[in-house]
Amino acid sequence: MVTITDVARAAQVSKKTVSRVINDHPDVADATRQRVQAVIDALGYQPSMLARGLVQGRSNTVGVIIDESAEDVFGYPLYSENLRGISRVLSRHNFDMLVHFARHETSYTDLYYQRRVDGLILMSMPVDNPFLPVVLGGDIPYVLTQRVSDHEAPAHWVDVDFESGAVQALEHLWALGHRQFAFLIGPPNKTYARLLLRGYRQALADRGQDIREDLIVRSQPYISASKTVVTALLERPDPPTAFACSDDMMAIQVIQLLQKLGYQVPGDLSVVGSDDALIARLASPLLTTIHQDAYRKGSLAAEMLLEQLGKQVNSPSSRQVLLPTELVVRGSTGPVRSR
Amino acid sequence: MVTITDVARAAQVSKKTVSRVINDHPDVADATRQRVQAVIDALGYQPSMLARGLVQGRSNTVGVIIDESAEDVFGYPLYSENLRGISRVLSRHNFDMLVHFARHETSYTDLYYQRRVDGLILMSMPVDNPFLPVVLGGDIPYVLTQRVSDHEAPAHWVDVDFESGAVQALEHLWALGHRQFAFLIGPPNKTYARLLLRGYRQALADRGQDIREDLIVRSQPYISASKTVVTALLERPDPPTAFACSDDMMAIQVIQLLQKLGYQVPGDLSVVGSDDALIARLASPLLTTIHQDAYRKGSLAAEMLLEQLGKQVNSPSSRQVLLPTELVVRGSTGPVRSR
DNA sequence: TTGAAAGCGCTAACAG
DNA sequence: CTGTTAGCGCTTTCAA
Repeated sequence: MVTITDVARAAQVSKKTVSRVINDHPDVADATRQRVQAVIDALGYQPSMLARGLVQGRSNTVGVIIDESAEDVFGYPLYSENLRGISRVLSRHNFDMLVHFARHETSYTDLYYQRRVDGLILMSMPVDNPFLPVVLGGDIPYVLTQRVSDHEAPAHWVDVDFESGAVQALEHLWALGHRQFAFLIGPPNKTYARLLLRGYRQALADRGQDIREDLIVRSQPYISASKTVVTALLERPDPPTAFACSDDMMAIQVIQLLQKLGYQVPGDLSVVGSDDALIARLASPLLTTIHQDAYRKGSLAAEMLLEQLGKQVNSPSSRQVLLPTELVVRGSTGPVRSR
Repeated sequence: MVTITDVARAAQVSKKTVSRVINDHPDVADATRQRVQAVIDALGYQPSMLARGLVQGRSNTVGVIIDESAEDVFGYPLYSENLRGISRVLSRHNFDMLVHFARHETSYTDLYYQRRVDGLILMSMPVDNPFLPVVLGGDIPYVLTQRVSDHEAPAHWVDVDFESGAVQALEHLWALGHRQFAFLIGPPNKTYARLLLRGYRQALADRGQDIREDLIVRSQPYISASKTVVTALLERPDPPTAFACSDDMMAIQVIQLLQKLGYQVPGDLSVVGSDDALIARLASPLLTTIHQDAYRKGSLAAEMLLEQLGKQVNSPSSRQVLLPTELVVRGSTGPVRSR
């Protein structure tokens, strides 16, 4: 492996001069620069980031931690989009990312202390992760891709405005004449599920209506309520005319269930999802859903982290960013059916 | 940041002795070891992999390259599973992974020369990637997660036996009485699509039947043929009674299309997918599909790479591994409908 | 069983 | 504009 010393010797200059050339330092005579560059090209020299990192005390590397307890979630396209967003921004700034799947019980600060990553992006970290306080209270640069409780010290995070998305979805359904709603919602310990439900609840309250607790059905992410449960919902007095689901997979399953039960979607019943995953644009009918920009969430997280590291980034600085959501109206919602 | 020097000073020993302790070197007196360890714990010392990597000439890091031209593919759950498999094995051996999204035109050998990763895992690298020969012909340890042409020098890869999966699927359909098959297949430049089709073609040939070229429909991954095309297929003389799709997303779209056209699946028509993604287990009807173990593919790739790096791994060594596929029979295939 | 010295490949500080 | 010296934090000789 060719080193800076090799280049210096071959170009008849000092190592420092070579260093200046590869770092685009201005104080180098053009002639020298060209000579050195020629040698660099000829020898195929590539500077070692390892050595550079050691002496500079930073590695130009960011650690991305994905909590393994989000394993059930990980098959989902949004994660990959987050990663792509992060990666794109980082590579623009000559950073690389060390991706780490963390078990709940292992400290992810090791990446910082051992690998000397310059900062951490914590993806989908559960709020009760035991090592979270260490990061939030320490001096490790970090960004969370999920908000943490408002009561804590102001943390760095990007998140998606699920509540607003839910409000938009309900407004849409309301305008279509729907008044009875069923909610198929992920488990309460998932923040997004809580927030969506809160949004729906608020939007209903604004219209003078209480959410009907008997029409809220909890299930695991991506797995909708069973046929039995859905049937039971529809047999209640004042049955729901619209189903709001906390992700697109659930929504699509519900649609299929309803179709199998002989209902038309959106003719008889309406369904909205959340996320706007690829599948929402492929299902039949096309899914009306709450769009979130997962790529942007990732790229923004990276930008926020780079800014903490003193880099100049495009977006204005802020400790906490709530990305907007937008209801995408497609084919799974329609006017309430007159009886 | 506390260094080995701090520990040495505090423990009244030389740096080398501390080094021996953290590397579990045998030649240390128990008393010394304990004293040093106590200091390490007290100070919270973590050795810098950067410094260690510099002196040892290896970084205990693996580069994982995901070709960006596979962008359309990346929303798909299998990728994430590959990554999880890689990560799990690596961390067991104290390796970390540097994940890099490579554009087609940028050389991914930079990771090796600049970041000094010890080896590369190339995910979904197109066979015509211009830098592939550099890796295959060079002395960089690597593993591909996709086979390359048999005519090349023997390369290191793990792949999935799509052909065998297709054969199994066709056998299953044949046994159910199906004789006319439509194939909704990804683009020809995708290896998996080629191999699936080859398997189907072979299985048909073994039964004395030629594949009907007019029943082969090409489309992009995850996007099935349109309603018009599917309708046209069904209006051909001797229409297909079964649809074989090259991924689960396509299969599910086709099922929905068929249902919308008034057909029962599997009552009137059968559909098989490929991959066994999460969605296959959630769709309605549950999808009969060709299962592949994406997690295993990742973990095996990591093991193969570590072995090249001289590590002791579980699996026996081999340059090329073809992981088995298995047809999972669920609800989307049934006996051909008697007319 | 332990330590001193040297050096991995690079850059920072300071001269010249 | 260029070079010298020193040193980042660790491991590797080689001696003691």
